[in-house]
Amino acid sequence: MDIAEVVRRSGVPASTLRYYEEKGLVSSIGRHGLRRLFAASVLERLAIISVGRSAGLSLDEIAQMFAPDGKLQIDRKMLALKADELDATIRKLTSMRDGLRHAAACPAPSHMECPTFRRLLGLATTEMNSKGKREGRSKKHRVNPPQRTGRPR
Amino acid sequence: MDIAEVVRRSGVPASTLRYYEEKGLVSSIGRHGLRRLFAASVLERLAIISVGRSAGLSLDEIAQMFAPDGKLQIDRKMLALKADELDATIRKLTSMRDGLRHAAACPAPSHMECPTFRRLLGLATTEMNSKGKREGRSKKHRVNPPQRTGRPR
DNA sequence: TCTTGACCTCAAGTTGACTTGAAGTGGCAC
DNA sequence: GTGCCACTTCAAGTCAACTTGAGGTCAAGA
Repeated sequence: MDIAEVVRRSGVPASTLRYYEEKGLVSSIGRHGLRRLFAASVLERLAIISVGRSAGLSLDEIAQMFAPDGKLQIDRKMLALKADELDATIRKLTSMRDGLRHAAACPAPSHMECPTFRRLLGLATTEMNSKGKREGRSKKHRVNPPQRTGRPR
Repeated sequence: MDIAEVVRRSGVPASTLRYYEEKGLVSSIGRHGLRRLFAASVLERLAIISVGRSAGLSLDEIAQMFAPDGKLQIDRKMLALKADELDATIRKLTSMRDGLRHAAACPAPSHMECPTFRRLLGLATTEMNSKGKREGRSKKHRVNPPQRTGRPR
């Protein structure tokens, strides 16, 4: 497959494929002139990368899941750990969602007068303090990641 | 309160406070010499900012929640919308977590032979394709945000 | 043979939310 | 009065994961 076909079948942009190759996340099996040739298995690899990213792994972490021989070599402990992390995130987001939902429906004239909203603030403050003291920054979800990038025209 | 006290009581670093002031998210009520003086209400403000960040709002979005007079002016529709977004994220993370959890416990010798794991990959691929086609990049959670920053020593 | 245009490389740009360092100011304890 | 040190400003750095543009190569169709 040439790069255009991989793009077509995976939805991953060519620039990203080249970037992933440079990072060692995928590899081409040869060239046709200058042009990269990819094995069909690259699609599976891209799927794994996509899952990993969704689960919150960095590209470097994902790279570690591939044994030097190219085979998948995922530590089951690591998976369980990641699942636990996701669980914590889910719990947090859930209480956040419930708080927002309530605040949206709350009849209090101003949000500051709504006890549920104030409780939300309390939560944030608590977290702020326990976090700030000695643990340093903890892993956190980020919603709204940076969007379009690139050099200006 | 001087900046050190705000830091102590909120856990937010001084550099962040100055940055927030520059962005118009908080304001000092005056100076004592060069030094900023903050009203106690800045703590509440910081709590709101923290909640907003946790819910996935950008600093710019948070800034819009404050009316020009400094009062909180949150659109209830916006809150509901954000809650819905969180909901979608939660659903996705949940299926991700379940998949990881299964893969971690799965007795198949290699993950590629585990049907649940393969189903996970299928999900990712599907999403990849539907996303790539015409919608462009969609808002996505990001786990593992960039960590420590700053100029090197 | 010529043209086209898909592909290539490489350096540099982008995003958001901060942090860092250097260099300067000035309040206050002594 | 003087020294310390917390505070200030400002420009520039950091992070990850890409994207972009310029400038070049070359396979294949006309």
